[in-house]
Amino acid sequence: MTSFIEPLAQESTPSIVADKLRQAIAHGELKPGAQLGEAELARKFGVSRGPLREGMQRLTQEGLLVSIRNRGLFVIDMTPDEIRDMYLAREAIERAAARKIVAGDYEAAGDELLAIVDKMAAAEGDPAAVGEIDIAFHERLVELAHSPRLSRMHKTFITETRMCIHALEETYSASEVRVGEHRTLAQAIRAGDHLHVDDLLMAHMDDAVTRLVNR
Amino acid sequence: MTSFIEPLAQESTPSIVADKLRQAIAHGELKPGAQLGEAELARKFGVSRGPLREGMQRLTQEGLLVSIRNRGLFVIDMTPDEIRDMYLAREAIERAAARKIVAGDYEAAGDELLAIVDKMAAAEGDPAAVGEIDIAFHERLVELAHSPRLSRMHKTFITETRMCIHALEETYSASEVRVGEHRTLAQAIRAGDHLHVDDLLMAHMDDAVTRLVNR
DNA sequence: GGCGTTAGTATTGTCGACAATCTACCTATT
DNA sequence: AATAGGTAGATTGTCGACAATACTAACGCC
Repeated sequence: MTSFIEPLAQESTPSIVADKLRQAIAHGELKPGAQLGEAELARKFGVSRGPLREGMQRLTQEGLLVSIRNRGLFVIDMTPDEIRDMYLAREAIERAAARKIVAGDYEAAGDELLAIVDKMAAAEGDPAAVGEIDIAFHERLVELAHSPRLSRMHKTFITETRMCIHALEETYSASEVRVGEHRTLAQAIRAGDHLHVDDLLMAHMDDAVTRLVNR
Repeated sequence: MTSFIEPLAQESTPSIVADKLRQAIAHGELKPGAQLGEAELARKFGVSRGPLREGMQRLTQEGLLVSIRNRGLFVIDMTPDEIRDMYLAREAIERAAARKIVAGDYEAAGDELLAIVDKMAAAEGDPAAVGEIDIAFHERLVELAHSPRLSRMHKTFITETRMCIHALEETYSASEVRVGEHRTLAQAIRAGDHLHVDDLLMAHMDDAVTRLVNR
């Protein structure tokens, strides 16, 4: 059991705003290219424009929003080049995460990831569910590396990934292939086979990019 | 010659504030653990607290500042664990950058980097200068990959790197070794030898970490 | 003497209002 | 008819003031 007595970290309002906005962008409530009207958003969140703007600045720093002076903030739209760059960055982070996992307790980590793959296999037939579990797999992969920096950066790219999926209404072709790819990857981690993990990850990312870009 | 007529991108005030703060942190004007008093900083920058706070939120998102509710924002202090994590992230980014460079025009990139190494060799004897050129080398390495995301993330870690150097007053032992390491790396890039580049980069980062942590 | 309580002070968090700027539309002129 | 100029509306950028919260220190109580 975990202790109930722990530092009670109250999140700041800008941080909450940033999270909510990130979710809205991820799930397509704020579409690529859309402008974020301050007055309207402030009303919807029930805060004044000050804290709202502070939250939006965070997403600007993350690269999820772009600022045009005296015009406002807009959701980035993911051109093919942007998608390629995003996956380049994701690959960099996940490779580093995998490398650190393999240098540590890779067996426990592998087991956890295999459990997620099982859930993915069970959800086969429901493309949306498979997609969610796919993302959960990669999120967990990075978390298991216990690196604050890798995790923080990865969160941004996961948002962008979700954005792409929603924007393109990606038809998850051949979900059995996807389940297989993830299982192989998890098994390689379970076995601590660093080089294999690395190759699989890179191939996996390449697949994803081509799937999204040549849709 | 480059055209003079180009979209004149006026930076927003929060963005300028963020840059200035980043520099202040990098160069030790704001020391690790120090609190950023809003009223005082706003006065010094000549802006009101609103834009200042927005700029500070950006650095919070970057992880350079930590927020404690109702207490303020503080500069992170780099524990040995933090340093290790930072170099893990830097390594992830620079490896990805190098990989992309080698997949492109690695000869031009290698030449550019070798030129920087020459400058470093010329500055030998002046540890501070060598340190600056060292950082410039890595900055350019990432820029040459032409990846907006890698560059953006790397900027944060360069700031943290500078922070460490200033905090620890690092005595750059054996600068001829450092020049050599960078030259070998640049030559490997010039030759397009991906595997060698990868190995050299990882070794280089490991060296840096142990140098900083076991000071 | 140690602990809990209570002002006092300083700092942050939040808000509403004003100023600056841009877009869109309309008008007048060539 | 097309372009320059001007005006109105809306939105962002900025500021100053107020409210809420946490630290400091002095005081009283057990």
